Amino acid sequence: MQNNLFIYNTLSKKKELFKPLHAPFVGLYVCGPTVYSDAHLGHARPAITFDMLFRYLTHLEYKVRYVRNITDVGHLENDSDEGEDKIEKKARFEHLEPMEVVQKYMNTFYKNMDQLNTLHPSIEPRASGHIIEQIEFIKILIKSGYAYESNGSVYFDILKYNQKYQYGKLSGRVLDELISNTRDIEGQDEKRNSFDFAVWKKASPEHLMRWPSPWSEGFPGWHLECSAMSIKYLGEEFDIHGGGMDLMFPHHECEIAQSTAALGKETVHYWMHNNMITINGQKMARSLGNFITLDQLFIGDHPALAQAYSPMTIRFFILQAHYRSTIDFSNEALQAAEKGFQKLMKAVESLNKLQPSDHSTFDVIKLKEKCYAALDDDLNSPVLLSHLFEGVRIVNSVIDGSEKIDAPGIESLKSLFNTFVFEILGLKDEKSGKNDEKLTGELINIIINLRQDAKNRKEFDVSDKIRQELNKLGVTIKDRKDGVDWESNPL
RNA sequence: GGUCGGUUAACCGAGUGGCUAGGUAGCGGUCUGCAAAACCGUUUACGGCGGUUCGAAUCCGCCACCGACCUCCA
Repeated sequence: MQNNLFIYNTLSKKKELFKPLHAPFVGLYVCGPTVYSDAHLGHARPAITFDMLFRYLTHLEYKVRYVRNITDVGHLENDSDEGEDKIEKKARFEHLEPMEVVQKYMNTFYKNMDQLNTLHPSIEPRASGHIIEQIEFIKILIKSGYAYESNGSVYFDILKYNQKYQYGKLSGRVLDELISNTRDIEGQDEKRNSFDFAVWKKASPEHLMRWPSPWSEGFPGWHLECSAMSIKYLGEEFDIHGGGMDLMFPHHECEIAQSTAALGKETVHYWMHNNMITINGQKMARSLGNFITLDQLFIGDHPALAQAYSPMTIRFFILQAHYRSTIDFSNEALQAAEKGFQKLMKAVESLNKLQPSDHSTFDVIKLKEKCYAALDDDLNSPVLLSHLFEGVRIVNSVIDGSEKIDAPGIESLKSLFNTFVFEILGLKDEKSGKNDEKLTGELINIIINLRQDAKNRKEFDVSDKIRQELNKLGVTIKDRKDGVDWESNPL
């Protein structure tokens, strides 16, 4: 089991060679969504980024356990630790049980993720299903002196932690600066310090989601679930933890603090963070109200959308930028992605039409090596795509006659596209109705032959009309030097 | 205010101290009865000012602008 994969580790701020702890096994944990509303474009980014990582590691023959949580409790409106639970708030608004809210938006999240062709993680644990694990975790924290009870709630003692460890090392924060910058928020008398965070909250009388614990009827703090669940399923030390950059502070910082305090050692070896999707240069987020949901994108139902964009267009769009860069949403950019994606798919289709020569005028192996090199360089999908478009050019040039390829070359080119386009980048052809394809093809061939007869008789008005009518059905005629070709486009 | 990151041609978006990424759009050409597709070529790239260097868009400094985080957020 060898690899040459370099991953940018947020902790060291460097690209590091990926060395799994227990090859061939790899543990991957990614922060999933808080399910209180429809998934939006921003949610697609980590899903696709880490799906690509999951797929690539699997391709490298690692046995990957990919864990992605669903946050369905404990995520408060703000960090004063007095805010309302996001899910409860939605439940009141929609007159639903909190768990109905969770189920509803979890369902659409999964549906959208399927549409985007992301593979299901190996385990998708929910915070509400791991209350016992979280309570046990808190007990350890209290016992070791890193957490304290106050009026039925339990808080993590950051000053204590910072005496032995370094709080803020992931996000580059220094505790002294945090102290001076943290504003005072009302109702924090329970805490020793304003930046201490809750690991258990006593439920107020009107709070719906509550569980018994040694300290009070209440619920776990948001940051705790990821520590508890990642350790439960991946062990005290595991390879990769991923998530959005916006989670770096305080969420992942608190996670590190909890896990380190409880175990006395570093849990995560590689921290990976995807960047944000922006709209008009600003981060797309539910709290900013500038988001476009995935459902809206897929059907084109939003004032900012000039048209609908298919799931694979969205996937291609996201893969066209490196995961650590921001991508700005615009109709122009998405339309460009749509065209580019279709060009790629057409070339893949054309692979089956290639005629072998007795020699090749280019080196498929070299292209393949470049593709691997791109992925190995911190999952550089845009560079990988640029190499794949080199392959597209070759395919089209062979059809055009300006390049030659031999039979083994055709096979390795097919395998190359299959590996990188479908297996690793997780793209797929969106054309539907494969069943009727054969009949349709034969019918179209008959029509094309009739058109050819008309052309031979120079009855161009007839041949143009046939082409025009076929065009209306989405069938495009292409008169080539040596015969007629056609293709049908979706929609 | 603090910390961090960005500023690349019409748009999106990679990238390296010297060797035009790629996609989309536009323009010209090949092919074609015409068209489409494809192929070939092409268009004021590297925020500003200094510095290091034989050479910098790539390294350093200053400035400008934008953004992220410092509240919840993928």
